[in-house]
Amino acid sequence: MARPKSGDKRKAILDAAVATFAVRGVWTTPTSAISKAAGGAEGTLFTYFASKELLVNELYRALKKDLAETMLSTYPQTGDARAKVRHIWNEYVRWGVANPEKFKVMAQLRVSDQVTEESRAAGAAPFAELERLAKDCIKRRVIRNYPVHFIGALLGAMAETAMGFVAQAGKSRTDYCAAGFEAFWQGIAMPRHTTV
Amino acid sequence: MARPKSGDKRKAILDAAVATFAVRGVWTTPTSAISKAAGGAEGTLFTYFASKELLVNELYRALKKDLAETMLSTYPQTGDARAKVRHIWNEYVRWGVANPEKFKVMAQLRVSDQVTEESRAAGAAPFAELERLAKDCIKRRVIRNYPVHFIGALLGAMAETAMGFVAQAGKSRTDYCAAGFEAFWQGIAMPRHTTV
Amino acid sequence: MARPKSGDKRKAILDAAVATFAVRGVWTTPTSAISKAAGGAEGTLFTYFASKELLVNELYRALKKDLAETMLSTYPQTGDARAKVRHIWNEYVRWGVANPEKFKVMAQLRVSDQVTEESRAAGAAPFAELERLAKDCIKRRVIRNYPVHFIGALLGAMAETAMGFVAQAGKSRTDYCAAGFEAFWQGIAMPRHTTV
Amino acid sequence: MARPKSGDKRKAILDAAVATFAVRGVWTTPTSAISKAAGGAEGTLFTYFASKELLVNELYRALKKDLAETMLSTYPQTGDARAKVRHIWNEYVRWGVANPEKFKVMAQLRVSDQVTEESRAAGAAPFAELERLAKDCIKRRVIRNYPVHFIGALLGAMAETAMGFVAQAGKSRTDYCAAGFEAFWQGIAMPRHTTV
DNA sequence: CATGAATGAGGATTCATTCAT
DNA sequence: GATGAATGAATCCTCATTCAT
Repeated sequence: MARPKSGDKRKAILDAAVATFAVRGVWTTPTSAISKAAGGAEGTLFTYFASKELLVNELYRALKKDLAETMLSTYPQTGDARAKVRHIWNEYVRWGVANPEKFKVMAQLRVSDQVTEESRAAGAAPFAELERLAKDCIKRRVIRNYPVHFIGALLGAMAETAMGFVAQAGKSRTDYCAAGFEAFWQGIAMPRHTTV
Repeated sequence: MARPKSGDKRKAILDAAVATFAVRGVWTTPTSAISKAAGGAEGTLFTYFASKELLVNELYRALKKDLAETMLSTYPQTGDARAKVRHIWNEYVRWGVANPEKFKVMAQLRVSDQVTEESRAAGAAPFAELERLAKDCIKRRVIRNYPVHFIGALLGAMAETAMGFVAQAGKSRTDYCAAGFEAFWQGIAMPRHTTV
Repeated sequence: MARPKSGDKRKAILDAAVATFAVRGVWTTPTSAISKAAGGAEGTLFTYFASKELLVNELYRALKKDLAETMLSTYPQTGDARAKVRHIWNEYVRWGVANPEKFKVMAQLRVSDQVTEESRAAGAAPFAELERLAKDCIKRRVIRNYPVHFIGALLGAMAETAMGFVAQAGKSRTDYCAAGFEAFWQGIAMPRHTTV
Repeated sequence: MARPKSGDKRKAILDAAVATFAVRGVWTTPTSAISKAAGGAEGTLFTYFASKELLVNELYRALKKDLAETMLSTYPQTGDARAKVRHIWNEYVRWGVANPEKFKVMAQLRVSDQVTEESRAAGAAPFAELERLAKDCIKRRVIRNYPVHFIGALLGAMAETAMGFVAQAGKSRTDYCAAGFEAFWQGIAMPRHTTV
């Protein structure tokens, strides 16, 4: 097989897409800009992604996978629920702060009509572990009995809010990561009858 | 007269923009589609908005203003803090559920690079009242001492999450509006030493 | 109605298409070449013809109509059958010789897959008169009892052959137009029992 | 060896070209489609034909040669002129009906600007025998004194017309092959002073 | 020599914007 | 001011051809 389709090139295009999308916006950057950023010819992009729309969908899945791997690779199988959730939260925020371009692009893709339902489903799959965690917490009456998807959505929305503040705050007095988590946890935690 | 151009036509274009943007995406609908939806000619759009980018920015401000008016027109000047916040929250969620197209378009504009900082500032202005409310709550130690913008952002993010669930849930068992508010309020409320 | 869609411009594009197609071939000339030849902008072509394929089909019909009008506008309603057929033949050949570009383009369109059945039917319609003529000749036993479409096709094929020779022969000894007609007429005429 | 490249592969490409050209049109099928149909790689085509244009020209010659061989391989060296011409005619029509794809492609190549004069001359060469036949007929006053090329062109045009009707007619009442020949022969035959 | 990824000029078409009516 | 045809730069994508493997 002559010059096999290279995973590196594919990755280069995906990376270039993130970089250019972050700067110029997903739907306002031409594929030629991506190709150029990837250091390849314009046509090459289309040997890896049949269309821009497909590239966008693949990118969505890749970003979700990337995030999931970050969040779950160091996931503590033991420990109390709050610590586990805190770990998730921390990794999420850390990922967003460490990868502002990816985060920005994800934010655009989340509200885009060209990301298909299939892609969204595929992107959500790696997070199944979190669902199990939430269900367990509910069963053990650690957190309130809300639908797990709602809880997940709240976590996402709040963590992303925190991310934004962490990113732009620099060395601020406020630890937005911790503050955000506190708000999240207090928000969903089962109210205790007594508090120390 | 200061504005010889018909305000009706201007509004028609803005409305048409919301409707078409919601269906086809802000950056993937041509101005011609907006004009057609507005029942006018292609060129007319440009006598009201010098460019598509300007139209988008104006739309952003208009949507923000619309939301603010909804939220604040019935704002209770008296009553306890929690009730005031609850009112804000309710109106926010109600607006989003009642205006899914506007909500969808706002979501896309929020993450768009084409919306300028000026527009964002202008859009935020009508919500100053909320800032005062938050500051007051903090001073009176009703809620935690977080930066008011952070609190506002959390409220926005969580209310929008709730909106989405309310919209798609139909007559579900879960009252996402109430649940979301509970999570938000518990999340930011000052922890009491004793709870009933 | 501001600047109405001009029949002139449409015709200019069609004419330019004939001229450029004749030189560069129907499927190897870009639409930009047509636009340039028509003296308009590239985009303008598409306000008159939604796609190149449509343009090609419209051109096919236009050429057929043009030919039919030439052939039939001076059609003698009286006179004997042979004279009528001769008139048709002459006008056909004359048209081809006088419009070598149109003829060349027609030849390419005839064998093209992108000319639809609808277009072919529409193109054939103006020639109905000829069919009547053929049927009459057959009924009156002037020509052989062949299916009229077959006779028409033979006439077309032979006249086009004659055309080509007339065009390239210049002032040759042979009158290909007359010779071709003789061959055609002898070929389909009912054989007589006696000949002068 | 003079031709290290496999003759089989070359033929496979030529055959694939006929098949794909017939379906998609000569100028609208990409070389990649030919390669795929030939069961080879895209690049391989170019080791056998330096360019698409060359391939097309080679194909033209090959088709002409194929036709000539069919028509002449069983050519009767003895017998009367009419029988000889009839044989030619029959084989021509038979070839066209038996090879609709080749016929269709030939029809497109005949009117193509990309087929060079050299190719046309080369394609015509194998038909020299026919020219001799025609000259002989003329000398012996069997047929009219028309230029032999004109007679050949008429035969071609008429036989191809017949082909088309035979092909699409199926088991029709009319024997288009015979009828066409009759028209051709009557058309060029020297008129007799008396007819039986 | 076969393979098929890489290349990049070129092509059909779109679309924001202009301007004649 | 309204209209919609005209404009042409810009876009996505194709495809003949090259070349690394």
